[in-house]
Formats: sequence, C-alpha cells, structure tokens
Amino acid sequence: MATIRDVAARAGVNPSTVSRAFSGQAKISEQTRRRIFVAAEELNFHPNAIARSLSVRRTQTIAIVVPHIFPGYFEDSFFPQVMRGLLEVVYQHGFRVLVGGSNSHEDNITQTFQILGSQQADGIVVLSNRLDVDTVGALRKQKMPFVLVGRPLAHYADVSWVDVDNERYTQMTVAYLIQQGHQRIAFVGGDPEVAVTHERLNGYYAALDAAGICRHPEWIDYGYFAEAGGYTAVQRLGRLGKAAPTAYYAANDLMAIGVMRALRTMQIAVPGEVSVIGTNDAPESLHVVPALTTLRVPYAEMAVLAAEILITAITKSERPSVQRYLDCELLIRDSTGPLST
Amino acid sequence: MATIRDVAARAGVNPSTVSRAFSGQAKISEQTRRRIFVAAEELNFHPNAIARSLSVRRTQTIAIVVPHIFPGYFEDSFFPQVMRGLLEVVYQHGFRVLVGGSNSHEDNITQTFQILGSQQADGIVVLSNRLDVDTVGALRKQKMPFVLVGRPLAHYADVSWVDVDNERYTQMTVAYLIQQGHQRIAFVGGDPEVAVTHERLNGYYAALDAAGICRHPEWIDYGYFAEAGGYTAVQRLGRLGKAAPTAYYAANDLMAIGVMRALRTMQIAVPGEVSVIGTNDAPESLHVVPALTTLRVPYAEMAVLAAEILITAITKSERPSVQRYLDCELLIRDSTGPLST
DNA sequence: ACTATAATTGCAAGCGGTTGCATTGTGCTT
DNA sequence: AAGCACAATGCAACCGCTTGCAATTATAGT
Repeated sequence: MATIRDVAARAGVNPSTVSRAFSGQAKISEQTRRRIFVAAEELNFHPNAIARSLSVRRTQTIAIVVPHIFPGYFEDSFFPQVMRGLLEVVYQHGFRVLVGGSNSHEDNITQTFQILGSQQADGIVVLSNRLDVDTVGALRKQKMPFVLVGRPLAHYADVSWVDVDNERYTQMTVAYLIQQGHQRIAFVGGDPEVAVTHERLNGYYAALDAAGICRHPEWIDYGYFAEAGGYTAVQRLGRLGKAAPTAYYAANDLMAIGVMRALRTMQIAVPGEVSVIGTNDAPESLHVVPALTTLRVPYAEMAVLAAEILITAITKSERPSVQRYLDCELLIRDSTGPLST
Repeated sequence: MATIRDVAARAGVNPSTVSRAFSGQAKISEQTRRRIFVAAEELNFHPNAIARSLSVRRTQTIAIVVPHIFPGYFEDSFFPQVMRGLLEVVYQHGFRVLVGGSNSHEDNITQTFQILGSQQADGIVVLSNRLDVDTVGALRKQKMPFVLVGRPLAHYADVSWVDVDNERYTQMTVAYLIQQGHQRIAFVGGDPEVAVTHERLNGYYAALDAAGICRHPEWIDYGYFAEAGGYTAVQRLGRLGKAAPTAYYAANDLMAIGVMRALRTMQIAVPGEVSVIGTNDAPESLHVVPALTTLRVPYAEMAVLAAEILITAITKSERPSVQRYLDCELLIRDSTGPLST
C-alpha cells in the first residue's frame, strides 16, 4: 500500500505537496501536479481515508443503527424507505452511511453510543422512538450532531427531529371511517412499548371522543407490526358477533393485510361488510385486492430531511435545531366504504 | 474529547497502559486498571475508533455499495433482504456495515473502488452483477477481500461469490409450467443488461427446448424489475389473441404482480385462464390474491454467507475463495394451475 | 537476604495524512 | 539593480491509539 510519502519520494517533492495536490484545494504548479499524479498512478496510490479522517476529524459518514426489535422488521417498508432517503442525500454530498445492527433495544442504545463515542461518524440518525428521556439527555451531552426520526416524548428545544403528527393524522383517519358511518372501529396498534403506538392510540381516541362514540377497550389490540398480528386481532374481535367492529385501523400495512386475510377466511367482504385502513403506503398495499386504503407516512422524505439536517450541521458546523412535522396523506383506495346497513 | 493521554495523566500512568487497559488483552494489575477506569469515567473518555483503525489497520467494517440503478429498487425485497443478512452476521462479530449509494453503474464502480482504495473497510460485498471482466480483474489486484453476490460471467478460480443457479432454477420453474400443460409461456425479464437476466432467459429456453416447444421471440419482454413493466408486458402480449401466452414467468415478484394486475383489468382469471409465476418470494407475493407462486431466491442467506466469508477472511486473514450456489425453492401457491382446455 | 524470573509499566516510534508557518523562487516595479 | 509581493514548496508538529522492546518492579527460589 503506497503512502503519500512514497509518492512524494518518487515525484521528488515533499509529502505535504502530494497531500495538497490530492486535496485539490491548494495551488500547485501544473508541472509538479502532473509529476505527482504520474508517480501516484505508477504506485497505484490511493489516499487513505482513515488517516485523513484522523487528521481532519471528519469521516464523511453518517451513522444509523437499525434495531431488529421485531421479527419482520425487514419485511416492513419502513427500513428500506429510510435507507433510500438517507442514501439519496448522502450520495449527493459524498458521504457514506454506517449501519450498525442490533437485536434489542439495549443493544441499540449501546451501539448508538459506541458509534457516538468512538467518533466513527460525523453525525447519527436515531431511529428508536423508544428512547427514554435519559438517552436523549445523554445524546445531547455529546458534541456529535444527531437527529431523531420520530420526536422524543419530552420536549427539548435543542434537539432536532423529524416526524409526522401521528396523533393528528390517526385522528383524521379514524374520523374518515366515522364519517363513512362506522361506529365500532378497531385499533390494531404496533408494539405498545413504542412511542408512536401511544400517539396513534390517542388520535384514535380523539376521533371517537369528537364523534361522541364510547371508547371500548375490546376494540384495542396490538399486532406488533406483524402480518400475523393483524390476523389474530380479527380472530379475536370477530368473535364479538354483532358487537364486532365494522372497521379496522391498523398501524401499518402489514397488519392491515393480515386483517384482510383474516376477514377473507371468515368470508367477510371488504369493504362491503367491513372496512380496513392501513398505515405507511407500503408497496404491497397497492397490490393487494382490494387495494388498501392507507395513511401514507413519508418515511423516505423524513430520512431525506434528517440527512440534510445532519449534513448541514456537519459541513457548516452550525447546529440549528430543526423540529419538523411532515404531512401525511390519506390514500383512499378500495378497502374502505360506507357502513352497510 | 478526552484522549488516552488525558486519562493517562489523570491516572498517573503512561498512555500505553491506558491503551492496554482498554484493549482488555494485556495484563494490567487490577489496581491500575481500576484507577484508569475511574479516570476514564470522570473524563467521559471513549477510545477513538478512527485512531485505532489507523494504527491497527482494521476498521471492523464491511462495505457495500447500493446501486439505485432502477427506480423502485427499494420497493423490491432484494435490498432489504441483503441488508438483513449482512446486519445479522456483522452484528455478531462486532462489525459494522458501510453503505455507499450511487445512481448509475459507473458511480457504483467508482464508489466501490473509492472504498476499496481508501481503506475505509476491511472487506466489501459487491452487488452489481453487471460488473464486467475488467472490473473483477481490477478488484482482484487490490488486497482487500471482496465477495460477489451473483457470480461473475467469467470464471476466476480465486474470487469468492455466492449465488443461486439462476439458469437451472428458472428452467425448473418453466418446466413446472410446461408440466401443467402450458405451451405458450411468456418470459418477463428484468433489465436485459444485467447478467441474471441472461441466465434466466437461458433457463427459460432450456425448458422450452427440453419440451420441444418452439422459441417464440414475441413471448420475451423486459420489465426492468418494475411493477409497471409486468403490466405493460401483458398489455402487449394480451393483444396476440389466441396466440397469447397462457402462462407468465416473471423475474421478480413485483413484475409478476404487475402481470396479475393487467390480467385482472382484462378480466382474465388467474389461475383459471392464465398462470403467473414470480421470483424472490417478496413479502407481498404472499398477500396478493391469488397468492403468487414464486421461485424463492434466498437473498438473505446469500448475504449471510457473503458476510461470513468476508469476516473469516478478515479475522483469520486467510483468504480461501468460496464459490457457492445456494438452493432456490419453488413455492407453489395459487397463481398457477393446469392449462384450461 | 540476594539473585533469578516473571509480571507490569514506560518509552518512543510508528499508522498515513494535514496544515500553519518558514523558505525559496519568480516576476514586477521603480 | 535593489526591493517587494506573491506563488509554490518544504518543514515539522500534530490527529489519537498501538506495540515491540526496555526498564522497573514484584514474586519466588535457595
């Protein structure tokens, strides 16, 4: 592995000159530049990014740690969408993304801090929305820029996040169902330990309350974001007979698809007898029959924004905190309809 | 940012001792170890991974560069599956994954070599199966271990790859269709520039030839792995009237789903009138109605193997070349059936 | 108590670039 | 021809951690 000194020796110049030639910034006479480049070429020299990082204290890398906190995590469209947004931005700025894997919430936090502490990245996007107060507090103490995808529960004026207003949009979604005449509406949430689940549940309640519909604990179920979770929710709720829900709101499309599958096996027509709404606008939501009405959450855009915030903070080394809600969109397709009488 | 020297000063020892204390390898008296750790704690010291990497010439990172060579790349299950496999292995060995993004085949190669040359990773998994001979040749010259996901066209005894025998399994899949009585079978390929597309086409031809069915150029179409590609293929082929295919083989599930959507709009029953087979066993293949018969390609397992090969090469610094075909599985579900007479 | 040997710890030279400052070289001005 | 500004290089000290080897204990053997 040729170093900058080897090249310098061969080109008969000082290492610093080689460094300057490669940085492209400094002014180097055309002649020596050429000499250096041929020497580099002959030696098959490539600047060592690690050494450079150590010297300039910049890695041109942003990190993300991915929790496989539930099986099927990679079946969902969340991760690929976030990755897509990140890569898109990162690519344009000559950055890379460093991905850490983990299996549990704890490992997730551990890895996050390991990356933070060890300076392997210039910034980090933090996914886990289960982060408790202390973690965010700890994150703030480090000087490494970070942005949360999913806002923290407590309010911090100085932490950046991007999110959607889950409560508001869930309320809107459920209100749509109510407007279609539905009264008995099931809520199939994800993991109850996750912040977003609470926010959605609150939105759901808000919609019921606004319409003067009594909350009914039996209508609440948690499918942990898995297709099977949606399926079993229907199995349980279907037994309620004439008290069974006539509409289902599911916190992701996978569960909504599970709901539809269960209804199909029970010979219940969608949307004829029961309406179903999912969340996220996963690719399959469009391919399923009937096409799933879904609340589109712009995860890729959130990731884009997160990456942009981070890269701005890094390159301009200014650190304005950005807290931003993006808009969701209710995509009304074929799995919902008016209550049949 | 506290350094090892700060800790050393505070603990009253030499920096090298601190280094040893943190490495865990060397023998340090319990007493000084404790002193060092409290000092480190007080200073909120975390070893700098970059500096360590520079010194030990190891980054504990494997790289992958993701081409967005076609729109919808992130809609397909290929990328998330590969990522899942990678993260799983990588996590267990304390490695991370460095992801580069790119937009074109050229950028992809550029980034790959940039990462290779700049020593930002200890190994790299190379996805693009369009890599031509020269590129693989160039890869071999570097000393950085790499493994291809998807075997190269030319034979190299010393390059590692993992793949499935696309030709053989496509032949098997098409043979299944023939066995069901189909004769007019359409082939909806991905990007014709991609190696795997040729392999599959060959398998398709092999199956026809073996059954003595004439090859028919009109039956061949390329959908570039997009749902819409499958849809338009049917639009074109459906016009053939009684010469229209009675079965479709699509090179991924997205296109197969597009095929089914087109057939649905044309009121053609699946599998009653026409059979459809996809490839990959994407999550949605199971959720679509009728459930898609598909050739499962074990991408996650391929990635696992690739990561393992890489990490072994890195940690044992032995570099046996592993070339391995994994098995596919034809999952017969509800989108295929016997030819209706 | 006094070596011989083993266990700890210190020293210093890296790992491969970067960069502020000093030095040399070139072209102009007067 | 001397003086000066400015462009192009060279010098050397980092960035923060590792590690072979030397020096300094601590432990053991007699």
